Amino acid sequence: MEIPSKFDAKGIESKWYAFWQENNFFKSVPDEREPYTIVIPPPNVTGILHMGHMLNNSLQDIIIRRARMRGYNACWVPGTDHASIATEAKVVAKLKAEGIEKSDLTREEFLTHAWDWTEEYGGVILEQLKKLGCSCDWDRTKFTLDPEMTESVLQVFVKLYREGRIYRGYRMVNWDPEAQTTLSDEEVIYEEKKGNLYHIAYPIVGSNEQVIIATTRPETLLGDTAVCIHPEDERYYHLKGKSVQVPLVNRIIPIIEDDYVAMDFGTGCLKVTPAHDPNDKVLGEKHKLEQIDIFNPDASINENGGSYQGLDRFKARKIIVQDLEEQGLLVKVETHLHKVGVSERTKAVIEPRLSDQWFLKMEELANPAIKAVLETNEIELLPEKFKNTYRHWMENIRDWNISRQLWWGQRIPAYYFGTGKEDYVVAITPEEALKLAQQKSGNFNLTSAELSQDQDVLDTWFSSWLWPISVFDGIRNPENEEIQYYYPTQDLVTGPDILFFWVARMIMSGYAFRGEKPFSKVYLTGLVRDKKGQKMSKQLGNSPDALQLIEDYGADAVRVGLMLSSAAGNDLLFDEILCQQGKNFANKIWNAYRLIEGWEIHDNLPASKAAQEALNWYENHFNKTLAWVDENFDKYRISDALMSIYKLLWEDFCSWLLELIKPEYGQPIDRETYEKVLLLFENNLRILHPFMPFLTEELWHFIAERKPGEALTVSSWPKPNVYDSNQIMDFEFAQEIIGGIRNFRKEKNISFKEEITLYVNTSKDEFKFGASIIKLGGIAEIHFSSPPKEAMGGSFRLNNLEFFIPTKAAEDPEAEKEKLTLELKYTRGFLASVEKKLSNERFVKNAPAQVIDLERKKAADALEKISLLEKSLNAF
RNA sequence: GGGUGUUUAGCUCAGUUGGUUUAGAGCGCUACCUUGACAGGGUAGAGGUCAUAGGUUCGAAUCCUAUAACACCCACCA
Repeated sequence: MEIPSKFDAKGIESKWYAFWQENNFFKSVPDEREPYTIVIPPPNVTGILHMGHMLNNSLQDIIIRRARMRGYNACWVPGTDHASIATEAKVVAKLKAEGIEKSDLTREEFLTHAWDWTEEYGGVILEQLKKLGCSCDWDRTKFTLDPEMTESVLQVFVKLYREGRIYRGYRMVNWDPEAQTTLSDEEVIYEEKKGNLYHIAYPIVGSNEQVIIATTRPETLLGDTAVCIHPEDERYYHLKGKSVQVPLVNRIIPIIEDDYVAMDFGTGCLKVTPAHDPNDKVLGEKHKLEQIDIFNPDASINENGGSYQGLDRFKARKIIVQDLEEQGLLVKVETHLHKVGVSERTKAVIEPRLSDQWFLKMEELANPAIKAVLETNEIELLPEKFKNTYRHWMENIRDWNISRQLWWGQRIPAYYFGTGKEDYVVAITPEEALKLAQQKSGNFNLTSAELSQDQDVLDTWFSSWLWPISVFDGIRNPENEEIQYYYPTQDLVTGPDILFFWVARMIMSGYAFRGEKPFSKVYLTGLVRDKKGQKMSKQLGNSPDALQLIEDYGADAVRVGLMLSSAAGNDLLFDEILCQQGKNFANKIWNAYRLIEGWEIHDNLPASKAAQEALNWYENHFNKTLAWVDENFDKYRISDALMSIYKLLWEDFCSWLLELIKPEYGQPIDRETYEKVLLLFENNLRILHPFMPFLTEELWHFIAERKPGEALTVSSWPKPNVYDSNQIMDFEFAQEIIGGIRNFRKEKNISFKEEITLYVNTSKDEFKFGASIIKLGGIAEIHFSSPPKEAMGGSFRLNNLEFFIPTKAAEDPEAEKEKLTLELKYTRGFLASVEKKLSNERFVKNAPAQVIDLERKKAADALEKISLLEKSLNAF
């Protein structure tokens, strides 16, 4: 069969993926083996694969494939997240494009649309993960809105409610006027924006005086219920106990005192709007102020805004500023740089707003999670630097607003039966709720029709925080075999952007509902940025199409490209050139196989000396590298592991081993060498497989006849044998000698085809890997002696050995002399620095013997080299 | 405003508890090499006063202090 000279990933990827699936290699059921479990960070159900997914799923696949090969019962659980707000926003936008407003639909109608959408696009991303090569157990695919997942969520809600951890409260929340829902604090991002600081005059009642107040949101004056000054602010002593009139609305409000006010900001005088500012709310409660809500849910002004009713908040701001100006109450406007909270999803400016919401008390839940990460190290964060961020967040944790004014999600299982504040019950089913409601109300004639369920749904993260448990049904059936076997899981691979949203909360839920950690290691990947350092995003249009990359370079190449420079926690500056590097690497390995495959094998041919030396060395070197690779894997230094495999294959295997065992053109190879090299090649494929599963599987089936159902993917990860370091060091020296010869050829313009003679001042026994040096140095003969006195030629020195190569033409003596002089100068300088150290009494007194011995050896070596150089120089 | 981290070759990064030659890798670059596995290749080479200034030490890229730039996280300064 003719093998093409270029490796083509197309065709083989789908072939092997199908093969793996047909043979259920990724399937996992509990058995007697030790489990190795990873749960996928569930991507949004309607999402499509982007660079971030590619990065963290490649990592997970590499880890799980290696675990599988090492004999663990590897289980990678896939799934998707319903992503409440993101998906709902997408569905709303889609409907809008079709001319349908969400407000025209009933909840049920809207949900039908949403489910249709989910059916259509849901799971697309999972198909894309298959293209990347992800070895998930697809039979386990979960969706956070699956009935059993939802039931788990409701059970948890009810449990926490009954424990008194979930409560309903009228609180200041982050309101997204566009999605018309609340957001958790973590869903609000603060952007630095240039705004205006408006200085507004508030007339003092019963006086001609005014107080000037600075605000960035003048429209909120409609809701002002006090003006606050610092009790020790001398400028305002005379105003204590007085009242002011709110401009435009003419409400009379008191001047209160509180040391919360910063005297040095603005005018040192603060307007208090308890309904629309979290701090003002605290002030308002402390001073028993009225709360006047001035906004509708879409952030237009409501009936409390008088003549401004119906205006959008920004329109209202403009008009109010105009009106103030007309009335002469606008003193000045300063530009002001400040942080404005916007919705992570809709980018709408967040409006603090008071409303009834559900909250989860976090402090007690956080305690075991703090301990596990910061004290006992039961859970490790990689890289460790995230511990600090984690600590800071956990120690300042606030109650979690878990209700969302959305429809897409788990509906809050609270049922109202009356108009009173406490006229509700919490239950998993409406039937149970009815019974409870009857008990609570004492009205046993209460019917289910009189019961109304809460309109809100739960925050998406309230379902995903259970993910490592709920995918194994560990909430509903805490004793089931699966959860007992697979939980706790091993690794979690995700981005640091959801450390608090998700990771911290999973840790809390793990301890709360299983009494145990959910995973042992958290590998936090960096953000994928473009080569200019900008974060890759759809908006910026700088994110390459992930699937197109796979199409262009092949999945293996893309995986390698991503892994090559992605240490844990470091941002990855992605450049397509990395994928090209991966593709070149695939091609290199492909061609290594072509070379081996093309040899004619002879049974009764002795192995060449060079081949024997090389195979012997490579075996040692392979084991050394494998030990290093394993060590890096254990430290989750995946890119380092890959780099050593990359060099092992490209340099050591291809450039050295194959070049050394390669027979002369057209000549056959002996069977022993052939079989050994094939075995070594196979071991290379094994350790490369987690990174490049498709290419290696293809080649693994080429290099030998395989039984049906055999695959590299389920073969074994090699175990490192002991290796002979001396052998490796000797070969490294041989490599240096070969490099010296090649360099010499280049300098003297001697063709690589032209054979040369080498003189070296050592004995044959001392000289290791001679056959290799002869072969790759293009040497006809080595003389273990000094060259004849009148020989013309040149020399180079390594480790105090002098290598002389005769040349036809005489060397330019001046050039040679200059070279030697330069080398001598350097060596003398080096010796001087070493001697300076050695003559320092305190060094000799304080440094460990080992270090001193080393310096002495350096000095001795340098001295020897100097005498060698001087001898050579004197010869001129 | 508070905190954390980064700053090493043109680019992206290693550098493990301070001590093997006056610092390494990959990519890129330069020169030469192509009917021989691979030009998606080979060989060799150039390239860094380890951000800056002090300090500790026999010895600092590595530890300490300050400064600067950048990144991220947290925070209610209207």
